[in-house]
Amino acid sequence: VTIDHLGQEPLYRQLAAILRQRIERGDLEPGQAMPSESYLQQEHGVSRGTVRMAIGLLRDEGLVVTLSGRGTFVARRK
Amino acid sequence: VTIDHLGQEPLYRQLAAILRQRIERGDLEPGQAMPSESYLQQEHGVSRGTVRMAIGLLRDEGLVVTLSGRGTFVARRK
DNA sequence: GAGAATTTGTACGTATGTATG
DNA sequence: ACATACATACGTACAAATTCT
Repeated sequence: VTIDHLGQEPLYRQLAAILRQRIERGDLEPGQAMPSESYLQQEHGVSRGTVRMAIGLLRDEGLVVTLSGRGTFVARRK
Repeated sequence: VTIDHLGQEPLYRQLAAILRQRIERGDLEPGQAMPSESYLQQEHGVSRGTVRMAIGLLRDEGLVVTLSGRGTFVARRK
């Protein structure tokens, strides 16, 4: 599950899809902290802005909750 | 040697250049503690993040070593 | 040893500028 | 015009490590 910088799908959507899968598959459990923005940035070789856009999508879907200065966490409800 | 907020050179690179000079000129001697991040922040009128980016460059160059909770020190060997 | 102060580490929020398609 | 993507730079907040009182 790697990001394709040359594909037609926007990077932030690709990254959102990857993270969505990790959550739905249970790799990331409810209440657990997501990898930080800077970690995801380095892990996937994208900018922090792109990471934030991806997380923004998940937040809009109610999959994650972000606390300023603390981190982003997998939502408990579904 | 002042930082130019309007120039084309990024602030953190300008600051890194200033600190690099101080080291190479001997104003800051090997083993000696660098000014703290908050000191540099106030001295040059930039944010702490910018200071940390500048120091990060010097660390990558092996010019300084940073110890958590202690400070950043001018590297002894080169 | 306890507690405060200092310093670095981590994390997110926001804004702006630039470049590309 | 707009969306995507990156880089830079500010800020806030708190944690962790160390030092000082």
